[in-house]
Amino acid sequence: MGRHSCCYKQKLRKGLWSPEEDEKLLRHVTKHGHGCWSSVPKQAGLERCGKSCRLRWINYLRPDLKRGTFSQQEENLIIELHAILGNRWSQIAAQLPGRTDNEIKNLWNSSLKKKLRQKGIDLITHKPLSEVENVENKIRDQKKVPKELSNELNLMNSESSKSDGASSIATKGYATEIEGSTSSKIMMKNCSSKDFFLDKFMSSNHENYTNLIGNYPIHMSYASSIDQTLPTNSNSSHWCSQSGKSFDMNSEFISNSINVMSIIPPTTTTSFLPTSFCYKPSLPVPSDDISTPSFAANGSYYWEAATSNNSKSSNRSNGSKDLTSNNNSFMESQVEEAKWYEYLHNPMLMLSSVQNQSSESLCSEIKAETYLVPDTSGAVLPHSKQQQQPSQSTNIFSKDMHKLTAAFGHIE
DNA sequence: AAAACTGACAACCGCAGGACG
DNA sequence: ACGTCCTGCGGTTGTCAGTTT
Repeated sequence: MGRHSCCYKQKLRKGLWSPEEDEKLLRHVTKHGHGCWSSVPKQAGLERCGKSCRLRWINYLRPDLKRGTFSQQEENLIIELHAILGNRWSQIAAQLPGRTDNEIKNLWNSSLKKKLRQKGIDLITHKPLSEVENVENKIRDQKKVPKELSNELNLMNSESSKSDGASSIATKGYATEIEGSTSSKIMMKNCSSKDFFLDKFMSSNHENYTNLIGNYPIHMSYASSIDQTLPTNSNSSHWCSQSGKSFDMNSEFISNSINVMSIIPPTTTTSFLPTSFCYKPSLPVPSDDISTPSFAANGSYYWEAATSNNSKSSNRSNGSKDLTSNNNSFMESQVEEAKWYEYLHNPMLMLSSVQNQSSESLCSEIKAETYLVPDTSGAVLPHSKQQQQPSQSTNIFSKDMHKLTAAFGHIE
């Protein structure tokens, strides 16, 4: 591994962290907070660069981290989230309290990818590979698509075939230039359908979204047990079935005091142009859309907002507000929703909009961010590699605490 | 027993974007 | 508008322990 330029200049240490370094960093951050990371190493007496310290803290020393292997529920959730969010590891991690983006990324790359491949699931669309091919063929056959766009699609497809995983989805449409007839160039930033949808969803419904996540049950219908239920050559009806198992809310998630997160319904995971979704109050949207590929499931989805008044959720986002306390916001979001429904279900409209540059503002709307207030369990983690078994997180925490206490003594 | 392989994890790199002067 | 600093993110690679040959 190379060395940070800053590390090189200052001949700073790199590589694995020693327990002593961990102790220094832990003590410093616990006592003073990190403030400006670049100043942390000096203040903490470490020969590391601030970036390295930050990473170590975030990925290992942070007290709210949950250690141990991922439960089946967590894995399934990651798969579902990945289908929606792609390689947006930080956003996925935000839905899994106590897990870091690095952890999740590693899990995906080392384990989940293989599982999906073995099941014949496309890593980009999370649909059976056979269907992906069909859809791509359909897209190619779209004679109505303008020549310029057609070229772009071809380009995208070739790009897609090169890369592995959903990152290619995220890449599709990014910074794609369309040469208009007027020679003006329109930057389609973040305008792949998927990102288009995501950005819209995350931003226009941000307030509601942040309230929903973590507290409200959701109809999770697919891949609730991907290992057990999915045949290798599962067809679309199986994969996208609405009648799938519901998420087990009495799972280890709950017992571990983790906010079970809800997320976009499964059809959104299976289509570039997601079908409708709603949040409470229910906003059913017609499902007989004309553009959604045949594998898209019928029916609408409803975000069932619980009445739970969880302070964590209200703290999750700076701007989060109670669902019932902002009728204007809600009405606006409904209008927006209808508007987006049109967009999302009519690619040509979307294209037209892009060409009119009217969607540029939409595309460039705020990037989705969700904030999770860590579960302040107070657990702190030891340096040694973990060798924990599943469903032992409680023990893990107490063991870690013991180890830490033994290693570092009392931490203020 | 030792080399080769594998999986999981940790850490680094480079880039993007925001804040600030 | 520009440059600098800082932070965050995703991709990539190094390390290590366990397993297989």
